[in-house]
Order: sequence, then C-alpha cells, then structure tokens
Amino acid sequence: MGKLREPLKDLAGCGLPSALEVMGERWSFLILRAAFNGLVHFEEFSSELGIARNILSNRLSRLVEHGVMERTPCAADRRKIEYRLTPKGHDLLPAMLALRQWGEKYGSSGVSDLVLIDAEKGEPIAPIAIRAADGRELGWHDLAWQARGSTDQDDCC
Amino acid sequence: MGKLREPLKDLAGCGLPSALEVMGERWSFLILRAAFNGLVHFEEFSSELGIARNILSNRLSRLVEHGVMERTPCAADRRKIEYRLTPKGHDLLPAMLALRQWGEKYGSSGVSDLVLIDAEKGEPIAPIAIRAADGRELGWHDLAWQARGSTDQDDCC
DNA sequence: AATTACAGGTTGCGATATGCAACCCTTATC
DNA sequence: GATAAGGGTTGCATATCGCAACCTGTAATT
Repeated sequence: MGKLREPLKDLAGCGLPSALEVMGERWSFLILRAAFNGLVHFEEFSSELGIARNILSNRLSRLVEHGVMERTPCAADRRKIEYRLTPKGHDLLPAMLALRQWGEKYGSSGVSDLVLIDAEKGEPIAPIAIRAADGRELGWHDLAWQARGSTDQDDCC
Repeated sequence: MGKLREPLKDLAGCGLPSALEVMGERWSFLILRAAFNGLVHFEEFSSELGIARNILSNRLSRLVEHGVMERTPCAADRRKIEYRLTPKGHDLLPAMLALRQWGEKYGSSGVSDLVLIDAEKGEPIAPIAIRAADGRELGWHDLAWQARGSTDQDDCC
C-alpha cells in the first residue's frame, strides 16, 4: 500500500492549480472539445455551444494567452479568424477524454451511441488509466510519492 | 488519419458536460486532490486549501449529492464529520492526474520535486495517455468515431 | 453544573463572473 | 454606395465567490 499523503501542503508544487487556472473556468473544456471536433470560427463556437458572445470572446482570448489555442486571421477572407489548438492544447486530450469517460460512466444521460475507436484497428480505445512504466494498470493504493532523483521514500508531516 | 469531427452537435451524447456539472466548479478538483491526500474533515479542507467556508460547505454538499464523496458523522467524536471519497470519486483519479501532469508540463511553477511512483517497483508512473486496446499510445489523429455496435464509419455534417 | 473550546456550519454584504441583448467596426459581396 | 457577414464590445440584470461575523451542537475544563 502506497504512502497516501502528499507531503507538501502547499499547492505550489502541484500542477493542478496551474492547469485549473487555464482550464478551470466554465466553458473552457467545452470550447476545447469543440476545437478538437474541428470548429475554428467564433460563430461556430458561439452557435454550437450556446455560450454568450462576450464570455466566448473572453475565453478564447484567455486560451490564446495561455498558449492553448492560436488565433490567426484568415488570409482568404479577412473578416474571418481561425482559432486552432496548439500542441499544448492537443496535449489536453487525455485529460479531456478521462473526464469525459468518467462522465459517461456515471452521468445521468444514457450512454452515448458513439465510441472512440483506434482508427488503425477499428477497435474501441482502452479506458484512460494510470499505468506503471511497464504498462500495468495502477490504482491509488499502488502509488507513492518520491522526491525527484531520490530513492528514499519521504515520510513527512 | 481519423475522422476528425464528432458528428452529433448536441452535447447530450457526450459525457463531458455531465462531468463538468459535478467537477467544473472552482475548487472541486482541489477538494478532490485534498481528499486523495487523506484529508477528511471540514477544518482540514478549509485550512489546507484556503477556501471560504461557505463555498467549501457548498462544494462538499454538492460532491456528496453527486456521489463523489460520502459524509459520515464520526462515532468517536460526534462534533466531527468525515468526508471520504466513494468509488465514483476514486474513479476521478486518472482525470485529475492527467490534468495535473499537463499543468506540470506547461505550468509556470517550476517542476515539482515530487514524483508519483509505482510503489511495487519504485519507478515513476507513465504519463497518462490514450491507448488502443493493445496498449499502443494514440494521438488525436489515430482516433475515429464509430456508432456503438456498428462497423460502419459515420460521415456526418 | 457552569464555562469554555471546538467542529461544522449559516447569514449578510460587497466584489466578481456570467448571461442576454443591443450596438460597433472592419471586410466582403452585390 | 448599400448591404450583409464575421468578430467583437458595451450596459445592465443576475448568479456566484470571498470574507467576516454569527449560530448550533458536542466535547473538555473547572
């Protein structure tokens, strides 16, 4: 059984607060989902999500500020602007899918009739899980904290 | 290359909104993190997170309502109440870690000096990733949507 | 038994964030 | 030049957040 407690009480040493600073606001994840689905224009997000325009404007700016999306005026029609995911944005896919799978597992809305499949083999993907380096699936009790570069287990607080 | 677009525009068929309904508010994930770290009492959450008491009260009630945490009066000292994660709550760990790993990868705060390790082997865990049934790691472009129980690829919108 | 302290809240009030509708500015299209 | 489309901004009403003070029921102290 792993050491349950994360020794440091401060939130500073944890990536969660910085992740939430970007993605923790209402609509951020839904905008992300829409972007993954290929939406790029302000009006698309607006009509698709039903989000208020001022909030959408605010969120898009924020996502761009934080490097999750990229804002590029469209060369062909200079009224149009394209919002696209950056690599940093693409890296949110596991987190989004994990959240989504959880929501689907427990959500009130009946299971979606769509499944994500591995396009190469045509089989549904595995549920997102915590895995050891060798691929074994791990639960919370299989985990422990370790100081980086150390071999010693901490035993703090 | 996968079919990029998720055909249905409605959010109903997607677990993300229902997940966000529970976990999408400010503090929800930080409370979850604290709970994973073994905190159980109101005052612990309050002092640890620095969250306002009324909001904490509200969030805990909400998490209990949604079955993520469980509220049990303490038999030994009946002033005390224990808030513990349910199995549904424990199932949020992959999502939380994915978010956290993302925040640590890109966050402004320097990398934490703590690493999660597989307690059995003592090695750091693998980054949370999307995997095929056979364990291959997949990116967004390796994915496609498929109607449940069908072999046919949809090609909508 | 009375007093104090502790755990877990609730209440009021000001500060933010959100949602809605209307308006604005720039760039196409006719 | 008139009109419309895309991408916003502005004003105002409402909901949520954060802080401090207060309340309630249960130990612990005297």
